Amino acid sequence: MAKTAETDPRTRILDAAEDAMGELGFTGTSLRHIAQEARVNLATVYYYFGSKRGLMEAVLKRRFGPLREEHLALLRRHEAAAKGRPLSVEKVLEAMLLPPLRLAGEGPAKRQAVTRLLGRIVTEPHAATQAALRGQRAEVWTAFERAWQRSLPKAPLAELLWRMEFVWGALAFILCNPGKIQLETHGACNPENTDELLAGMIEFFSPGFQALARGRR
Amino acid sequence: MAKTAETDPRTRILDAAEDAMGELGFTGTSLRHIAQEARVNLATVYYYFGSKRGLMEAVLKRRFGPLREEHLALLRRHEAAAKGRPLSVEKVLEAMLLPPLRLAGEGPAKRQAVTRLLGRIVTEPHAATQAALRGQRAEVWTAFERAWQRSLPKAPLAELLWRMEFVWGALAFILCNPGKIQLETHGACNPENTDELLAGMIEFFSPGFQALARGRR
DNA sequence: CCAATACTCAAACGTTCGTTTAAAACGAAC
DNA sequence: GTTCGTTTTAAACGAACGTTTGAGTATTGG
Repeated sequence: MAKTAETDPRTRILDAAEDAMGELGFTGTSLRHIAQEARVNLATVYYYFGSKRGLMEAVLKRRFGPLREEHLALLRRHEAAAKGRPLSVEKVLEAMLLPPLRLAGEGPAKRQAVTRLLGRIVTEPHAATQAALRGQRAEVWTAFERAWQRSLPKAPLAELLWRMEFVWGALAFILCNPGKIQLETHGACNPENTDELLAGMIEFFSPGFQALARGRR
Repeated sequence: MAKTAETDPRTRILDAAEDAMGELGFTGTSLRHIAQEARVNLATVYYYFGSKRGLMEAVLKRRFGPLREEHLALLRRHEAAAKGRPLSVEKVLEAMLLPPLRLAGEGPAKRQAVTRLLGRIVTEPHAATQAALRGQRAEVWTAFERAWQRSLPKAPLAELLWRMEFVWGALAFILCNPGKIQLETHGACNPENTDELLAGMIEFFSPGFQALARGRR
């Protein structure tokens, strides 16, 4: 921990909130804990963010805004490079997985907190968190839905959507508990190695999507 | 809701706790809410379970005990049927996925609560929940680790473990937010249809594992 | 220099939390 | 019918929660 004291209070609060909410979830995190971690008076949190929910939304906005941009940009870039031809399964997968995986924040120390928060958010029980997230995710979701349909035009839609959910789920799980995975695999798997993880996921999921290329059912 | 008033208080508390914790997570659920839902005095919860943590452990034990048995039994059954030959990828996948998917509880009304809890638990931030679960999961995990190694002896271990995590992750995600998935896919995907979901998952993940059969790297 | 604005602070508000207590109600046994 | 262990109850405990307040201290613009 021990953040550098140089950043402004607002950013310190966001950092601390991101950190705590990634570790303890939304309901499990208290504003007092955040304030203390950010070396800020409790009322300061309210001065800048109005309420706990306001803080949470600001935390989400700060991370998921750029993430959404990256998602859409990467997809566009791949589609531009394909010059009208449908994207390969691997490219669509990469566009889905790379931005979250390398959402490393401003430095290596921040990485864990950010990715953990990202994974946590997707499985957060708290209704307000879910609602705050749905809007952000909807646009990216439909973009990828279209990309998959163009890439595998003969695949049944429901089958495609299911597999998208599976990929999101696996990703969220990995991001959610990097420590647990390392522990569970006796250190054989290291979620910090982004490149290898991305390659491994693409390699694993590609065949499952390829099987839909010729159209089933 | 409106549980039948006939069951004993202990069971009513467990049911209510399972329900609430599946919906709101561990920290998000209060004992008062559970007590009210179970039509029981607050102190009764303490009489039977000692503490909130004790209640949570009882909830986990009641569901994950039988689940572990089913996991191991199904694996044994498949291995017995294989008569010494290595299991097919599909069989191992089925042994992993079927028990959680059909953990439907005692009736269709209970199903959602149970599966939701199951998915929630895996991604629960709360440290105590994680700790209480680790013991339960460890035995099943190593059993499947061995099964996969026998099924794909030439596969690199790390690669195998990664893909196990991916499958668990996808499963947990599906179980965690059935409602969200149905909403997100405009109703095209229905997590309640266990058989179809199981078949779809096996079909999707099998090729990814098969690719490891000849050994990579 | 002063007024106005931006920010910080300690203290408190009311609520809800997990937990405990001690007495009442109950059921079976003698 | 009284005794004794089991179960249920209402009431309260202190602590922590999200939130508000009002006075304080910087900082800025005219």
